[in-house]
Amino acid sequence: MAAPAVAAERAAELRAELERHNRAYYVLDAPSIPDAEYDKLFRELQRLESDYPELLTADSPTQRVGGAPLKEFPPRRHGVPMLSLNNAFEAAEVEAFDKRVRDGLETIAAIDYAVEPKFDGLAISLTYENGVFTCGATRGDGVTGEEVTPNLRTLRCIPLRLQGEGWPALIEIRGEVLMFKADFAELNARQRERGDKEFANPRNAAAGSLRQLDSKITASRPLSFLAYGVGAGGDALAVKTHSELMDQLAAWGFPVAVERAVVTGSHGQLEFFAKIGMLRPNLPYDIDGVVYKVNRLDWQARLGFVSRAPRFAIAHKFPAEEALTVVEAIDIQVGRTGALTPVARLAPVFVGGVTVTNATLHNDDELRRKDVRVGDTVIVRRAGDVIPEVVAVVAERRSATAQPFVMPDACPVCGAHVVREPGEAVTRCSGGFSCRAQRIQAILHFAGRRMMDIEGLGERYVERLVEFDYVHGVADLYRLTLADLLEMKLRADERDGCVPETVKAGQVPTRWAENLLDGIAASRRPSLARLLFALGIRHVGESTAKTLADWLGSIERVRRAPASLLAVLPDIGATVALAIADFFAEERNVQAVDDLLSPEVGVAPADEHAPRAELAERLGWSELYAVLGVPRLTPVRARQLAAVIDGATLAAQGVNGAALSGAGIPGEVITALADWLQMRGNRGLLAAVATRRDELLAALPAVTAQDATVAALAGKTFVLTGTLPTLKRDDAKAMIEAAGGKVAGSVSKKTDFVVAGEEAGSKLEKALELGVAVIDEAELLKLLEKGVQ
DNA sequence: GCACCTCGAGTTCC
DNA sequence: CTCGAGGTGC
Repeated sequence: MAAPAVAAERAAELRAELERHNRAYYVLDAPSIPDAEYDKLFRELQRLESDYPELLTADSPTQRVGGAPLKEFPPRRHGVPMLSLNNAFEAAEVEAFDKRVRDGLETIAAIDYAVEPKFDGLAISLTYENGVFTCGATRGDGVTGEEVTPNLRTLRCIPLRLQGEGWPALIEIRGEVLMFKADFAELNARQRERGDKEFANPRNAAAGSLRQLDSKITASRPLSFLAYGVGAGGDALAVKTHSELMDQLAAWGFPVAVERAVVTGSHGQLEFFAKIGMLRPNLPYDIDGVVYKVNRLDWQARLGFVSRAPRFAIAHKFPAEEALTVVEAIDIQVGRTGALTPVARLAPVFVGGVTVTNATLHNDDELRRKDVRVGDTVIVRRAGDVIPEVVAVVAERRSATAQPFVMPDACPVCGAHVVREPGEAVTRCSGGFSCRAQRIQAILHFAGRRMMDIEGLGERYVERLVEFDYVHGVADLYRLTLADLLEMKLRADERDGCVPETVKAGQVPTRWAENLLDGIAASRRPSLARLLFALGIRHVGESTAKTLADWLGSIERVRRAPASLLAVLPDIGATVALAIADFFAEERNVQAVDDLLSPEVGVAPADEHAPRAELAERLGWSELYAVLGVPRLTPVRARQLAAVIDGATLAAQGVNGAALSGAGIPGEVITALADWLQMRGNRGLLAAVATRRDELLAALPAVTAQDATVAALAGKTFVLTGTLPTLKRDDAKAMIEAAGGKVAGSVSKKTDFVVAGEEAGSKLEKALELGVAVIDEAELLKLLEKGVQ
């Protein structure tokens, strides 16, 4: 049944009124009607929307209660990256900032700055399309965040529809989600009553509440939002200064900091800093400093950015809170690479919002520089407000008997001797794979989220699996059975002397073990890049693994590639190349990888395909152009290009537009090629490939037996006839053969394809007669790339 | 050869 | 987050 017009009208009215009261309550902090009255209107709207579902809109206040739980947060790429700010801690640094700004603007006049407190919360971006809130995301790494729209919808102080007018079709509002101190105290009291875990500080509470997959939970948490800027769509606004922009945001219905102001020069900045410092204990929310931004937006644009931070803004941070505590012990941790890291075990101390019990001392040099000894009283702070750091030792409190700490000369776990390479800061255990700690860490790395992503395989289980010898290498994970896991648990419980209630009662819980086995089984098909990263090759992290996967395409090629080949790939130099080649030269590693890939264990990359390497292996310049990944440079165009110019010349002389267009290469390809050469590193890459092409092609391993069976044209017979538009006959023959196909001289019923060009003669007739498929050059190239379906 | 940037590795707490 | 090391451009 369609909604009557009166219902639609009433719903719109209710939405507007409820949002108005919301705004009065949450943004202006001045309730406009009694709660009971609000509830009545709210329920009326809910009823209307459930009677006539078509009346339900995304911006309806009823949507603030949360919806169905999500499985995960989808990633969201920010239109304009969310940058971080540079930090200043001292007045001198603030003065230096002001000077840099004036130098940059070539003026000696005092600069006006928009200033405001720096909220201690989570940076968020809110997208409004035609004034309606459509998408909200966390900052993430600044480029890509997580979409948490349903959660943000539940925040009453985030307008679901912009008030007033003047907004562009698309605008992205930026600000901070945080929890007021009073709300935090109340929430914790509630958590305590219910026996739930309390949060350490408002920031953690806000982060934990926002990152709930179930938005109903977020809806029950007292989160607030404060806007401080705009992202995409900002340049469409009429405002000329940051302070005007903030006024505009307030007019649209966003809460903004009431403490914001405009000050002049570094003197004004420091005055504001001092004032906010005094107010800090009485502010309703936590702040960790103040932010100064050049007020004029055109000047902001002129100053621009240095790598990841704007040149027109800076965060002036309050000094990190410090506390005194006692070093109870200094332990040595052994990492995945065998690195020995001294860690100070501290008497628990509350600092910067959390209780700190450990602090890394990094390495031998650092330890000696600070001369931390067991029993010392030390000053601890949270560096960058996250990682605890021992700042200094309180010398006068040191006992006369305290001994300097010395790095052990044997690994505390396996007893192997330790080495410190000259010029390196870290001390390493030489035990390698025979060191239990390194094995445990290697397996933990393997199972990690960005590697094989084995759900449920945490530190506890890995430690036990290795300790009780159920798992020696990573491949053993895939051989575990339910019985193994239950037996292991039993042995672990016995050793720890704790027998769970359920076991005493005669039951054996198996759910966890089943889940773990599921998690392990589900990890058998990683992407090649993840698998390479998971292997834990030195110097091969996420990004290098991706480079290897992109360029070499199969694990076979990676493990057989000589260092000289690897070193030509982008961002891989001699050190990294050697580390990779060395890894695969080690018998133990080769066996471990073979084991992992064996049919019995069944791990295999899901995406082994090597468009670049396969082409490069069998072909010359034209494909090298194509494999380099220049936009718009299709294989056909690349072949045309190769006929005119080789890579060495291109790298040395750049793009000669006139010559190329004379050779029939389209303008868009020339532009794309020129752009590509302009980009960081591309010219160097081309030059490197150019000078060493023959060496590289010779070094690339031949197509393996396995590859041959999956080759694009395996077992197919081709006959060539006529003149092809861009390929020479011999080239085409070589390409087909390299892809596993055969080229015959005459057409028969065994022929699979006839490739016909200009002036094709009797062979074409014969093909038509026998009903053999006839294709042209373009279709052949497609087959070469995609294979015969 | 130096300056700059990116990536890898280690670490903490919730 | 921070440090150090490796890679690359100038």
